[in-house]
Amino acid sequence: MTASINDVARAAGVSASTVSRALRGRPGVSDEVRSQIAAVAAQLGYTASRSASSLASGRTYTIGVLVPYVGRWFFGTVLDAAEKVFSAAGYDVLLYNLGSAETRKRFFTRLPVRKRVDAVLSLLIPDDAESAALRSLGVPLATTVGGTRPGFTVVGIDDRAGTESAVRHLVNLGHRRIGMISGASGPLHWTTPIERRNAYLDVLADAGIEHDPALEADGDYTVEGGERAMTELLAASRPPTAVFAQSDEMAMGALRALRRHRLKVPEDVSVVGFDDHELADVVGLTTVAQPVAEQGAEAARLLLRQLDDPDAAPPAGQVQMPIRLVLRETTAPPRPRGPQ
Amino acid sequence: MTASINDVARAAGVSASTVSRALRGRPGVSDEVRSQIAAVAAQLGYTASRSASSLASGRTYTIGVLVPYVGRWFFGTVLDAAEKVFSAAGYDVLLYNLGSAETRKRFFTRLPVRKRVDAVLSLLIPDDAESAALRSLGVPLATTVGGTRPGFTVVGIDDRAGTESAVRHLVNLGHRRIGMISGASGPLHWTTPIERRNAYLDVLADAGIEHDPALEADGDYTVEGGERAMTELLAASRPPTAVFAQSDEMAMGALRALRRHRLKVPEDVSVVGFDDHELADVVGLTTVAQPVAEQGAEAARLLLRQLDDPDAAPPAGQVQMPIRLVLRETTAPPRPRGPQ
DNA sequence: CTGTTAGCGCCTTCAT
DNA sequence: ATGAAGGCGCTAACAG
Repeated sequence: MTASINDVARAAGVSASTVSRALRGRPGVSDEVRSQIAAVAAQLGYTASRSASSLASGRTYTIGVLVPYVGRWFFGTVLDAAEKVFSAAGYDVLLYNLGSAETRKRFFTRLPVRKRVDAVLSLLIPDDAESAALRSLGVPLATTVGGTRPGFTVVGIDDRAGTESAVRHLVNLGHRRIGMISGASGPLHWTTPIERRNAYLDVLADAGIEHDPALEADGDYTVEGGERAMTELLAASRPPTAVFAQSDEMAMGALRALRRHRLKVPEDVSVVGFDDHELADVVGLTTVAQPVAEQGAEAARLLLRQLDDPDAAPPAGQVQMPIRLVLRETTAPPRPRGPQ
Repeated sequence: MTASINDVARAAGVSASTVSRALRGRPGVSDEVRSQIAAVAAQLGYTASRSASSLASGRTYTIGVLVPYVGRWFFGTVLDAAEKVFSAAGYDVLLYNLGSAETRKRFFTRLPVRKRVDAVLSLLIPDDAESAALRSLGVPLATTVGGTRPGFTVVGIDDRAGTESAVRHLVNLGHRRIGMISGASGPLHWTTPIERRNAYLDVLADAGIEHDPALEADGDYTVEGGERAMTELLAASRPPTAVFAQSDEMAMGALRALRRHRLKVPEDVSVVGFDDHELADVVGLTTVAQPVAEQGAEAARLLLRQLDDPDAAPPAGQVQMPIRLVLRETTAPPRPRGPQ
């Protein structure tokens, strides 16, 4: 079997407490003894059992991360960045993939992270009951999605401003029939689609453009959904000359639909996305860039800070990250139209 | 504080042992008492402490998953699928993002998973010393990348066959100057690029095409690398009329480079990728499809099987998953050439 | 600076 | 079918 703390203590001729103190860099051990213990431990290949030390100390040195879809670029990127920050600080990451309603429900009723994590980073937006469940864990909480909520440190972007810059860009190019592909079919507590929609409506109103409900379609935040949504929009009696997609993945789906319909981008239809997906540049997509990895890293850092100093108040409101419109090749003025 | 097993025992008027047995579905508890205990536990919001039960039983119900880059589509997708299988079986996933040499080294020297996991799924290829370190954990091991290695259950694809189908496709279209973008710059124990290269060379030889070293470039498995590599190939005295990229991400980089050089795909240059990335279809990329999520799920299942029945021998050799060439729009016969 | 004494919360014999 | 005792490996007071 693997060596225990007592094996090390015996081999080093000291007590287990001293080994514990020495190995964790706590004061109260002479340098000589400390280095001696370190040598013995290394030689025996000793690593403290996390279970045992968690049980005794109450600290787990692990962070629970809740994700809706690990395979999706946005979440994978946030997770990647957050994990790096956590592991650099000596914390392990327990991953929970809660994409399906069933998995999600089981997670929140059984709450397997109870007594298992020192903090939770949620990349999904908990509803009120779920938030309460998380708060009942009594550990620091953070999220990189959705709006402010009690008990959570939230890192995010200004969805309104991002959307406005995208839609304004289309308006400025001269478009009047501007469609939107949203991702509204998810759970209601997911406010991002709503904020983006409101911003879209506001810009249209501002520009004196009447809103046409036939120019909105749901793309479910997936490539396939985006393709379906674009196909729907094209079937309208007066199809849009430009489309704002609430995510790059949906925008790419839209591009595919347009190509299948033999429509040219941007000559026939302009497309703007949201996120600046790693492949947006490959397809030349104009989009609203947000610092995805940075949001994960920042949320992780804020959580660690609260762990280091439990008295420090978590940042109030939302920590806002910068966004910017990246102009590429999928947007242009509308085709000149005949007399109307 | 949260309820402990003794709180439940007291509230139910039984002993802690009985609560333990009842909640874990072990025999020796009358149905009546069992359901009574379940009710009390639910009412108290009791969940057993994982640390305590691991310590007492030696089982952790946790799987360690090692990943080089969570944000990369391939790994994110494998991880996503594996996590679903594990969590459905009641296991938690501890994620280790070992992209940098430094992180990786620290992981294998400190081995933080020791005494913390019941099994390990590695999505990176451990070298001999690293494999030995993992074996020393004394738990089942599996991987979805690289070749067969002692002590590991390996799920993968036939890289040779996949590459052959891609390169043969180009040969059959009439191409003679076929370039390759590889991902060879990684660590040496990463055999995939080598296998694919050998298969590429074999197909050329078979077709009586002389190999031109100027037609090979390293794309580092990234979009940017693929773009650089393609740019390099185009600078050759006699550039290729077709290119096989060892991954879709590099192929997409190549497409971007070609677009920047105002070359038409497939008219001027044909491109084939490898993976069938979720966005390959969006850009119309011809590619070798492999069941990525399925590989993660299958590896997870095989691990669980070994956990259920420790006596069962792990599958010998490699569990091979099917591949197939997906024809899309980036490949065509070469332009007819003048007399030569 | 170092050792001793108690648990942390649960599971596992062994009794009954 | 149930309860009592012991211990998993470590950390946290408390003594010296």
